[in-house]
This record gives sequence, structure tokens and C-alpha cells, in this order.
Amino acid sequence: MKDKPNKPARPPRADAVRNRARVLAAAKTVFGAGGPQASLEAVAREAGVGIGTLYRHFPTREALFEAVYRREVEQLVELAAELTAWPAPVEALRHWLHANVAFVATKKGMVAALALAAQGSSDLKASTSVKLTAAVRSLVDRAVAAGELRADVWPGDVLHMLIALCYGSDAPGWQQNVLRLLDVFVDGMRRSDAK
Amino acid sequence: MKDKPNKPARPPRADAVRNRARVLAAAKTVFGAGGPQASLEAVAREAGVGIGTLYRHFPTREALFEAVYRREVEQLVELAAELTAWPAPVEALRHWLHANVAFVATKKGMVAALALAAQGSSDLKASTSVKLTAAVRSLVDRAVAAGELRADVWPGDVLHMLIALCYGSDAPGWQQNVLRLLDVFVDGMRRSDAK
DNA sequence: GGATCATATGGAGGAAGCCTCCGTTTTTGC
DNA sequence: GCAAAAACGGAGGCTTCCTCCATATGATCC
Repeated sequence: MKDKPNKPARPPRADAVRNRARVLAAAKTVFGAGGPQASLEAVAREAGVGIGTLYRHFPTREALFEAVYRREVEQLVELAAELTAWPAPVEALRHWLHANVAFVATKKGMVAALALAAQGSSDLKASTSVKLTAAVRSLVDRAVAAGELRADVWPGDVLHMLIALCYGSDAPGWQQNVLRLLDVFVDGMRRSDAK
Repeated sequence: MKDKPNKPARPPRADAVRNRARVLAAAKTVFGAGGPQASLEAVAREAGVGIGTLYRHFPTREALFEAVYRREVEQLVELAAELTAWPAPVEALRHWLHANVAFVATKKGMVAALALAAQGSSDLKASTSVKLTAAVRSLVDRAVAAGELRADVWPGDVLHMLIALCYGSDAPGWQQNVLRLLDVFVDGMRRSDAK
């Protein structure tokens, strides 16, 4: 009964904000190069902060993955929002999927890290999954409403397929393969009478 | 010029064989429970051997993953061989895919480990990929020959899709989802005039 | 401006895991 | 049996993890 719910939660200090951003940037670099098992002390070094500072901002390795993860998700959501303005619904969906592949392709080392992040915290999964699913839904629903896709495929399915295909792809030429497989999947989703 | 190519390479000692098997079994247990980052010393402890012994048999963590991985692959190949005797080609393929999902479902912790193993050594990937691809090919080719599948989808594609879908699935009810997505994919592969 | 205090910093240090190295033990071939 | 080869086990040097707290710094109030 002694807590003060009206205490306005004073804003974080300037140096804390700065350091948090530095660590995040460093994490992106270091994990991108060294994969998810890269040393956290290397991240701290790269960021130019003490190891203690890193741990205060991100108490666990997963928390750090998570923060990077959330940021990446935002960009994908934004892209989907732009694409809902496209005239051809199925092509907009296809384009978003292809863009995702390109997106992933530029940060190979991160992918394993993000996959681990997603596997760990399940409310992270829940939260970003909601955002991404909503993004895909905006694309899929339009295509279904236009009668171009069968109605029993849900946005979550598409998302799952996409993430799954991108993870674990690193053979030379994997991008072309994934793009083709996505197209096969999209074909599977088309209403047979809408061809 | 001093090597002896005719030296008959004496067979491994009995205790070595025994310990190797023990470590492998322990690895399956420990990685299955603790995921791929579980301690190797824990594996050695579980196997009842010294840490040195573990390292002599499997010089790196990846080598250990690899050995477990290869064993699992064998079982899948065998199943495919049995299924080529089935009367309905597409259904045999579908069945194999579904069986894989069930297979994976029983060893959740291993999946991440196997995925890492596959990501690491690329000749492991090459070698098992050849085996599994051949297994799938035996199923797909039959269906294509029977005119039931379109001809531009290759065995490797099916494999990729399967592995991809199973990895990263741990939400409750994921199995049903994966099974449904596989069906969508198989539908996408069907020849439209063969319905 | 400077006094005060909550907030944030950095790195020392104990614990745990990685992997190598080598003295000891076990198996094998004769 | 007995020697040589093969395999064993775990001590030890090294790296990384993560906590803890004495010190430093930014915010706030006068």
C-alpha cells in the first residue's frame, strides 16, 4: 500500500539512452558477423561500453536478440503498409514475400540469431507474430476479397512459410530457390477458378 | 614414399566402440532436453566417460551434432524406400511428409541442434542432402511419371519446404498447421489438368 | 552555479564451460 | 603372459558468462 502509482516515472537519463543505442548497433554488427554465439563482451567492446552496462540494459543474451528482432520487424510492417496501395493484390503479396527474402539475404549472420530469439521468449513470438500477421493479413485479405486466393489459407500460414523457408538457407543460389518455392506456394493458394 | 597403403587398418578397439555409442546416446538425450547449447561436459557425464574421451571421438560440438544427424537421416531414407511400394504415388509422398512431421515432433530439443549441424558443415549438408533428395526423388518421380505432379518441382524443393516448415515450430498446435501447409504445397505441385 | 540525489557506469572476480595434453589403464596380437 | 598400440580420464590454462558495488555523471531544485 506504499507504492505510488501516480509517480510519473522520470524519463531515462541521456547517457543511458545513448549507450542503449550504441549497444544495439554493436549487437547488429557483431551478431551479423559472428552469428548468435558471438561473445557478449565483444559486443560491449564494439559498443565502447563496459560489460556491466550491456547487462543492465539487456539482462540476458535473449533480451538483446529480442531488441534487435523487434526493430527489424518494424521495417517489414512498414513495407507491407506501403504495398496495400498496389493495384494487383496477389502481386503485392508476392512482392512482399520476395522483398523479405532480399531483406534476409543482406544479413545472413543475423538470421540464426533472430531464429533463436524467436524460439526463446514465447511472448516475443506472440507480440511480433501479431504485428507481422496483421501486416500479411492486410495483403492477403485484399487478395481473397478480390477473389484471387482461396479463403482457407490464413495470414499466419504465409508468414510461417516465409520465415521457415528463409531460415536454414545458405547454399549458393538459395535465394532463387526460395523465390521459386514461394511462387509455388502462392500458386497453391490461388483459387483454381480465378486463374 | 614411406607410407604403407597395404596396411590393413586394424579394427577399432572394443571399448572405443562401446564408448562411442554411449556418447551418441547421451548426446541425443542431453541435446534433446537442453537444446544445442547444452554443455558437452554434461554429455560426457551422462555417458559415463571422461571429457577427453568425448573429444577424441567428436573433436568439435558440430562433429557430435553431425553424427547424431546422420543417424536420424538413415531412418527417414528407409521409410521412403518402403513407401515407394504404395499404390498411390502422391499419397505416398504426402504420407512421407506427414511422417516426417511426427518424427520431428517427438524430439523437439533435437531440431534446433540438427538445424545448427546442417548450417555448419556444408559437406554434411551435401552428403545427407544427396541421400534425402534421392529418397524424395523416388517418391516424386513416380508421381510425375504417373502424370499427377507438375514436372518443374524438384525433389530438393520438397525437402527444403519440409525442413523449413518443421524448424521453428513450437507453438501449441503447430503440427496441424504444418500438416495443412504441406498439403497446400502438394496441391500447388499437382498438375492442374490431373486434378 | 552548485548542492544533492537518483541513475548509470565499468570492470573485478567467482563460476562454468571449452578444449588440449599427457600420464595411466585397457585391449589386442603374438 | 607380455609388449606395443590404442584408448581413457581429468587436471589445467584459457575464454566467456554474469553479478556486484564503489565510483562517476546527469537531472533537479534552490
